[in-house]
Amino acid sequence: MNIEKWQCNNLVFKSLTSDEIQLLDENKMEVHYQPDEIIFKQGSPSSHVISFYEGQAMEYVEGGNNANIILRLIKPVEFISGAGIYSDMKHHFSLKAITPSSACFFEIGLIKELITKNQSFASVFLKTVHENLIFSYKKLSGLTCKYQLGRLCETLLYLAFDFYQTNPFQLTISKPDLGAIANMSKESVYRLLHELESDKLISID
Amino acid sequence: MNIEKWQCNNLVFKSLTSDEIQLLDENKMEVHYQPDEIIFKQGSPSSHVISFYEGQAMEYVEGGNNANIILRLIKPVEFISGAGIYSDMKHHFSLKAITPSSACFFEIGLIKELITKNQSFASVFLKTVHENLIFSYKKLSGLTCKYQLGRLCETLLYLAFDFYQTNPFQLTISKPDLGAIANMSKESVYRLLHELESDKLISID
DNA sequence: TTTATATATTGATATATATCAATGTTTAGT
DNA sequence: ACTAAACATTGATATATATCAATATATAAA
Repeated sequence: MNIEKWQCNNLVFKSLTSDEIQLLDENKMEVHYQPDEIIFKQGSPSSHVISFYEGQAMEYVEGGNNANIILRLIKPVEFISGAGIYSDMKHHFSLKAITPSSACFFEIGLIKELITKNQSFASVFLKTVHENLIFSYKKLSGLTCKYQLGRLCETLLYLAFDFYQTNPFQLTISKPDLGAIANMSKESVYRLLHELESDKLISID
Repeated sequence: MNIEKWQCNNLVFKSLTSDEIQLLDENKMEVHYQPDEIIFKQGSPSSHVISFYEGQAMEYVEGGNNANIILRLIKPVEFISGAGIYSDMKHHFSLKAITPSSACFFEIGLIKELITKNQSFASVFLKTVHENLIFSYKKLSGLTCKYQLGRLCETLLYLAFDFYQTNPFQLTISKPDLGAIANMSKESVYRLLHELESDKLISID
């Protein structure tokens, strides 16, 4: 595999020296996933961080009796570290492939060493963790303080401007998954999409 | 003020050398708050972190048209840094005093310097940020995947075992605030508390 | 003490939204 | 092409929960 692949265009890795990149490259584990295969499972031991460098995936929290909510969708290249890596060493969300995907695994010990040794890597790492925090606060207020129409529109805007970054976009997730992002039943998703289309606010092919 | 006050029993500050503590102490700004006064306001510039060392406060995210949800309650001594300190330098939640409270303000630049210079401080800082992340994921699934009775019970357990750390406890927040933690109307709080009392699951004085 | 104001309590009603059910439509396997 | 299975769509119904309203109680001010 081309060494460029797993670090391409990602700010976290850009902060590393070529020696450090080399070190990571020599100690990486490469894994390929089929759609719906789980990469991180909530509650399981968190021993590695990953560079998600190919495909699409979803990060979701499990709420019991199959009531999950999707935190965000992942596209290459994304550096993903579990939330438990500085405390209980467990995963606190699950990560699942949507399309055929690939990721490089790096030992947490190695990453923590880089954090202590490389100031700018530490800084970018801190930035991403804080951005995850900001994202989850936004999600929290969005899901609890808004009606479902607002939540669905927010989700469509997220897909167009953040995730797919094109408008119109080709949806790669199911309608039930749209519901899992906006916290509503799949039937509500159908109904509201139809409503938005009737009102000429969106068009669906 | 006794230098012990603002750092007492807090892991974050325990990781600092006495010189560093001294440095912070010499550069601190002490502020006292009356009940309901705002310490951090969501959206405002985030230039300082604080040691909340006296009183009680609440961290909440504003969801528009006065629909706030309370993230967590704060008691001494708590190190609180905004979520935007490594990106947009804004606050992403608000912090408000419940009882008469006091906090020490420290410049973010100074704190970031300590993070780069003191390895164990950096480590404890990373730990607290990650714990906030874990907390918000739990909150996210708790508020979206559970019925209100479950959410209220969860809240009561949080108050007894995490915040007040005594059972029974003396409630220092209003019933509407209980609703803002569990995401429900104050009327629902009254009704459900009454129900729990009728079922002899709790007793209220 | 009296009055006013905020808080607590409970019931009736309205509403957002899920669930259930029926049917239509596409996709995949034989 | 035919059948089966999965997915999509829409309507009817049920339910969780908010809102509104009325009253009661407690607290604070005059």
